[in-house]
Amino acid sequence: MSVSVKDVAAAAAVSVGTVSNVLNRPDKVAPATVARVQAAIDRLGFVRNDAARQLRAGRSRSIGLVVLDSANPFFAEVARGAEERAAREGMAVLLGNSDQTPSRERAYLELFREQRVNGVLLTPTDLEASAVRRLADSGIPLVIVDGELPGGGVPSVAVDDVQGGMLAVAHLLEQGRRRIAFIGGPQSIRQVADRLEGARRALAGVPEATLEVIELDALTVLHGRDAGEEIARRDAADRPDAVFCANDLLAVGVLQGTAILGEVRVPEDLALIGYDDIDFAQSAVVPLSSVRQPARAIGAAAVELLLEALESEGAAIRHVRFQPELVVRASTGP
Amino acid sequence: MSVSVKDVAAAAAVSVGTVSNVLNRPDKVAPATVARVQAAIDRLGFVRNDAARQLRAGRSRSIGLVVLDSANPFFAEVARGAEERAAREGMAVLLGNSDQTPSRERAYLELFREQRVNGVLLTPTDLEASAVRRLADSGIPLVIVDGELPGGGVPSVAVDDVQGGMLAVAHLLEQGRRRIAFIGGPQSIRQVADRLEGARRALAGVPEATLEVIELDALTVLHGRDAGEEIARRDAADRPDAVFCANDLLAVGVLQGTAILGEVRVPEDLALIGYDDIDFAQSAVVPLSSVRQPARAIGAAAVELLLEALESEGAAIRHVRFQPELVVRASTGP
DNA sequence: ATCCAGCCGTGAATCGTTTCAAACTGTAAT
DNA sequence: ATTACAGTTTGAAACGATTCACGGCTGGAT
Repeated sequence: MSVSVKDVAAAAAVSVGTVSNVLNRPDKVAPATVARVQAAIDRLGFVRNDAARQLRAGRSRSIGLVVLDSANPFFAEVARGAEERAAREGMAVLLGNSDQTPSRERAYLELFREQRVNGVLLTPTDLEASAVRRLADSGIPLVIVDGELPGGGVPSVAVDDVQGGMLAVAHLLEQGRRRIAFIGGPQSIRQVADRLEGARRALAGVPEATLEVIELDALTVLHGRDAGEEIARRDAADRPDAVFCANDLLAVGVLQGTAILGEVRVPEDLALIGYDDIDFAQSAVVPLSSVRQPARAIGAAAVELLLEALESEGAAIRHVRFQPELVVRASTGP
Repeated sequence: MSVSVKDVAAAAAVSVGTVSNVLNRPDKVAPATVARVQAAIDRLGFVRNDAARQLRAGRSRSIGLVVLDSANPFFAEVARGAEERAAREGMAVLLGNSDQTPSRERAYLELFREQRVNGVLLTPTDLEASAVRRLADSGIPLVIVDGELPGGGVPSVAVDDVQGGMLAVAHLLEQGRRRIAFIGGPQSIRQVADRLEGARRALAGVPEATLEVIELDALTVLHGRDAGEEIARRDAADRPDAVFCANDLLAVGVLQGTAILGEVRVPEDLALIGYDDIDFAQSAVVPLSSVRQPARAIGAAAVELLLEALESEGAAIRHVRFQPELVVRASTGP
């Protein structure tokens, strides 16, 4: 059916061993022979069978990536960063979505193990789960993405969400705001909990400031819009003068929710800041202040850590921690 | 190192052939034996080596997907749809981004061939390229995504962009608009060209209506914003009364560009319609009318066609063509 | 009793590559 | 002439699963 090394060997009048050497260690083969074999390869259209290579050599050329939802702009960028970095090593990325469901996560991890991926990048659905730890111990290199396994032992790349929350609220306080509201999704999501914790810490130094926590079920534009409308309907006296949203989608929603009633102006009556700095933030009607996370760099770094782990078996476990960055735009402007 | 069928066979006191049968045709094995082997598998933590399976059996369990840019919301959704459908078959998706660069496209296709993927889903950078045709002839099943290879012969899933363009402009005309502008990226992108063609056709029946074409270099929010500002700066007499954008990102940009000067109101002075109906469209400040493309369904259908092609070698080549759907919101509202 | 038909299970051959010890070649040193 | 040696090339073993022709066994029909 398809052309194999054997065919190439015959065509070039050498042994299969030599063809393999041309493929993998051309410097060990006489230049004239390399040329002859190369010519045969081109002529026959030979394509190396990675399955056989993998079987014999042990190594594979793909890595698995499991995220919560690749359609979310943040994770889409993370995936993009991972893909780019992997491509530079000639590796491919297998993409899986867990949708926050442990069973789907498990299914993907199993599939990836069968495929003998070089390693797995995982945004775990549940960091406490011993399943993750077991996976890490099972021999397949693992890197935690956008999180950190309590107790260490597994390389990870994360952004300091507590710090990010502090940045956001400190900025609001600096603008003279004192009645702060935090709008966020289920607190079971670590990212949300950490950002709230950061907000609390920023407030610690300003006794006269207050924090209202508005908890939602999900981090979507529509949820944000509802929250925004609710705020806009309040008496001016009950209204916060600043809102920190757990992500940009929520913030965009709040922007719309308040705009609908038309009474609350951003930023005059209500300062608004989001999180992630997704592409759209800078292009919102009122350009949105936000806390930037280097999504692409996160993906690239995760691959980097994986490569390190592969390179030097049993070396020191590294944790990459990015610092979030405050991006000030009109929505909190003076 | 790792547990193989041989180990399982020994542990369960059967032959390797039987273990393989348990794995692949459990109905051909006595129930008691199945149970015994299954127990051994669980106890030893055996994970099937897909490379070996693939080598011997020929089939693989992954499919390749090459899109222009997976960070673009439309393609992110397409990828998501493909991933979901593939997962149901126990297959994994290898994700590649060509960034509209033929050389990157080629590199991925080569990598995927080496990996012996089951097939490739491709959004080609250049539909004319004979490279695509050669690929299709090279034995590896191919499905064109969001496009159609002129001359047929390759299964494809597409959306009728001409029809979509017609829908959009017909709607604008129906609203009484007569001075239409089309804003779009490089015409070399087939999707853009087709949508413009659709606009032209819709106008054919209304002699007194005019069409202005504003060509941009890319389909981004920022490009759209520039175009919007330019329009807003014009004298009212030179201004179009409706704009059809080649995608939603552009439309969002136009919305902002016109808002900045504050003189042109949407939809009163300017009706605005986009394309793709990305998630954000319904949540824009002025909710955006758009032409919906079923992105997820497109991805799923592509996998479907690939499965068909694998199933019935040499059967009829199918083309799935989705109909675009007009979504009317406030930006073109009465 | 004998035969036959189903079931089950066996084990060697096979897929296409990599790897490695051994063979070969030609040149330099003794 | 012999030995040493480095540079090349060879060929067979190995990786771990699937496949398939074949043999053993069981139980019912003749």
